[in-house]
Formats: sequence, C-alpha cells, structure tokens
Amino acid sequence: MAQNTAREPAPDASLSRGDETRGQLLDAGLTLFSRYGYDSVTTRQLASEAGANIAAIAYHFGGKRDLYRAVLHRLVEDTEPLVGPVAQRMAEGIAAAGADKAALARVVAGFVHGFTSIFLEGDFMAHRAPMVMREYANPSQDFDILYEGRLGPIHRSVTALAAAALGMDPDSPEAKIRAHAVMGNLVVFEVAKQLLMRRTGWEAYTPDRIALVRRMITEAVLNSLRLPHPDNGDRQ
Amino acid sequence: MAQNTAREPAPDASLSRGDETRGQLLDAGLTLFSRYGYDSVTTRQLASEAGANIAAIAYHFGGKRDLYRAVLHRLVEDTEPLVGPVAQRMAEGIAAAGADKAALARVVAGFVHGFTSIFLEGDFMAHRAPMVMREYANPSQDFDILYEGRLGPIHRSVTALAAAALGMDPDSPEAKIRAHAVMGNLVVFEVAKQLLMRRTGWEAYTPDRIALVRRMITEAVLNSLRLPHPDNGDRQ
DNA sequence: CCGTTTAATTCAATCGTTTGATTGAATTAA
DNA sequence: TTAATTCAATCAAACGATTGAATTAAACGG
Repeated sequence: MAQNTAREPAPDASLSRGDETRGQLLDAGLTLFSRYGYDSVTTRQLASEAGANIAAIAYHFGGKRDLYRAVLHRLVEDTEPLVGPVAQRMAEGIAAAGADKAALARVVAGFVHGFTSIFLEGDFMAHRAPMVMREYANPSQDFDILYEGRLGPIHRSVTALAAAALGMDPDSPEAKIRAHAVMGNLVVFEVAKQLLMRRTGWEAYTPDRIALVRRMITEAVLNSLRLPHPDNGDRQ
Repeated sequence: MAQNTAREPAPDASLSRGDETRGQLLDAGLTLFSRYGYDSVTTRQLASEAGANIAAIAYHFGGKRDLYRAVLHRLVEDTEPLVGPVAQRMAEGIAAAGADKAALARVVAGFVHGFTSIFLEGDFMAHRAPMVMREYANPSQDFDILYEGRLGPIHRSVTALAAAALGMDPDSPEAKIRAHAVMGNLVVFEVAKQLLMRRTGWEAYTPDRIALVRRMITEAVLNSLRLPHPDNGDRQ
C-alpha cells in the first residue's frame, strides 16, 4: 500500500518493467523482513508494499524463501561500498603502523568512526542493520550468506587490529575473543538500541548523541586494547 | 512430542492436575519461543511439546500471546535467584570500595565472573538467554516485561559500576553509554555466539573455553574502565 | 510509420493447508 | 454430586503457492 495512490517514484527508463518490480520486491523484503522477521511477514504484505501482485514473488524469485535469500545477497552487495573502504583503510593502517601504538590508536579511532557512521548515521542502514542483527542473533539456514559476505571478513579485520594492539597471534583464540569483545562494544549500540534509549530517555540517535556515543566507544575500545588516546579527533 | 511415549517426569503430587499442565505449557513456550520466535511456533507445537491439548492454552492462559507473556513473566521471576545475588554483591562492592580502584577492580572481576557463569555455563540459561536476547534485539510489544524486570535493573547496576570506576555521575548519559558498552562486551558472547563459534572453529562452550573467554572479557572490561588488574583470580 | 507477432510480465481467482481459537461432551479427582 | 480439567472435532480466517487469461512493450515485416 506504499505508493499506489501517490505519485510513483522515478520509473527508471533504463530498467525493464520486470527489473523494476524485482527491485521493489527486494526493497519491500528488506523493509518488512528487517522489521518483523521472516515468518511474521506475509506474501500479501510483501506484494502490497512493493505495489506488485502476489504472483510476482514466485515469478521473479521462485517463492518467499528465495526472496528472503535474495534480500540477504543484495544486502551483502550494496553494503560493500560502505564497509569495503573502512576495512581497507584499517588493513593498510595496521600494516603501516607496525609496533607504533599511537598509529594503531589512530587506526582504532578511524575504525570506530567509520563503523558508527555506517550503523548509526543516516537512513541507508536503517533497515539493513536490523536485518543483519536479526541473523546475527538468531542465525537462520541462510546465515552463511551474511557470514561469508560480511560478518566473517569484518571479524577477521578486527581480529588483526586487536592482535596488533595486544601483541597477539591473529590466529589465536585469544585474539579472536578480544576482537569479539570489541565488536560487542560497537554492535550493542544497534542491537540493544531500545535498551539505551530507555535508559537515557532518548527517542532516537541525533548527530549530537552519535558524536557522544562515538567518543565514549572510542575511549572504551582504546582503553580495552591498551592503546594511547590520540590528542585530537583527527583520523587521517 | 516430547515425553508422550517415554516415561513422564516427576508428577509432583503437590501440584494439581491443572497447575502441572500450566507449568508444562510454560516450559514448552520457553523452549520453542526462544528457539524459533513467537510467530514461528504454532499452538499445536506448543501443546505437543507440553503433552497437552491445544485447548489447554486458551483454558489456562487465554491465548497464544498470553502464554508468551506468561513465559516472559516467569523468566523474570525464576532468574531472580541467579541475577539477584550478583547485582547485590556488585552494589555492596561499589559502596564499600569508594575510590579504591583495586577494590573496584575486584568488583568488576566478580561481576564478569557471575555474569558469564549465568549466561555461558550450565543448562539453566540455555533457553532463557536466547529468549532475553530475542526481545533485546527485537523488542516486541511485551518488551516492558523484561525491561522493568531484568534489563533495566542490570543496566543501572553496571552504570553505577562504570560511573564509580571512571569518576562519572551515574545519572549522566556518559556513564550510561559506557555501561552500555560494557554490557555489549559481555552479551556479544551470547548474542553473536554463532559468529564466535565459526571464527574459532568451536562447536560449543566448554569449561576450558568459558574460562578463557572469562579471562579475556575481564581484561577487556578492566582496561576499558581504567582499573588495575587484580593479581589473582580471587573474587572475594 | 503502420499493423502484426511475439515474449515478458501482470493480474484476479482459486488451490489445498495450516493457523489460532472454540465448542460441547467426556473425564478426572475431590 | 460437583467443579475443574481434558479431549476430539470443528470453525472461519489467513497462509504460500498456482493457474490461465489479460496486458504490456518491444521486435518484426511491409
């Protein structure tokens, strides 16, 4: 029931009729699955939200489950432009820093900044983050799609960072556990967002609040990894 | 389909017929809702798992949603014996420590030990933790039950601890955010358990692995809160 | 530039199942 | 005898999926 009566948004001429419906179904899937979970969403809701017919789901994807999988695949793909550069800079920063703790601290600050920007700022991750978190906390049979595509690679990057900061072997359980703890430091602000909102009396993240959260997380992670605090917030 | 053919477990004579069915439905609800979520579980599954008739759900609770709420309420109640003492010792420890950082460090070590024991050891929280985490990550209309009963109080306790360690006002956003980060440090080992399992090649938490995770978390949290490391693992 | 053909896509209608809930009779224990 | 509880049977509604006809837009031949 999205834009059936209102004006249709940008009927991209470069897309065929079918591709557009396909894309709208993927959008609807992301919006609804992320909010209510797989079983709570009906094919009729999906079709309605997409402005398409129920039969379009079977026609374009095969079935409801196949649409869900397609949503996960597209999520991995279209978050690459955001996550890729952050991971890239982190890898380069670690290699360049060597044993220089101050340099590693700047890498950490950059990572936290990038990560919180992706997850807490803007609308792009508004549905994608909850989608990831849902599979994160409660892996379905399609958990592999996100693990291979997003979660595993990020976790490996953070493990490299933790290992460098603490002088550990990146392949050791210890390094992986410490990295896991760092990830927890970050993702809890998305996973348990409602809990923080209630405790602080906030209703949503604003730029000011994100800046405060980012400052607190950066301090916590730097402390956690025994790294010095950079004098300024500069990350280059 | 649980114990219909096998021997029935302990038909407690002190319980009326109805109370026993009621309890078995609550058990079934905890087991199934925690694993599959509210919508994925059918009333027929619940009745079968409880060894009861479908109509028993309406008779004893009113409906499926009321059974779900009852499961949350009972979860808050029957975790009190575990969480209560940990929170109690933490509150007393903070009050007794004052500005003594070493004493606060022992409080932190005790808290981490207690928290990880509750969440990672034994069978008692095997279904309860995922149940909490499900509401944690994806609050339903009944989130209040857990927030008022468990999540809020624990978060307040940890905020008091973080505030004491960092010299902050316990009512400040900063303290609440730092506490939230600490909570993330801990709960990520339950929420994102599957991710850690894949990264480490583990299949489950064993006593050895729990001990290792506990050591890593304790170090990370102590560092994070700028507290000294106790010389031994003693927590009294 | 037109009319026709063709394949891709959309659509309303309907399929058989499963859902949560309800009924009134049967059973149990006090 | 009585009230509490369980039971098989059944309800209407909603579910995911499928069908064959209708519609659309592009390709083609004149």
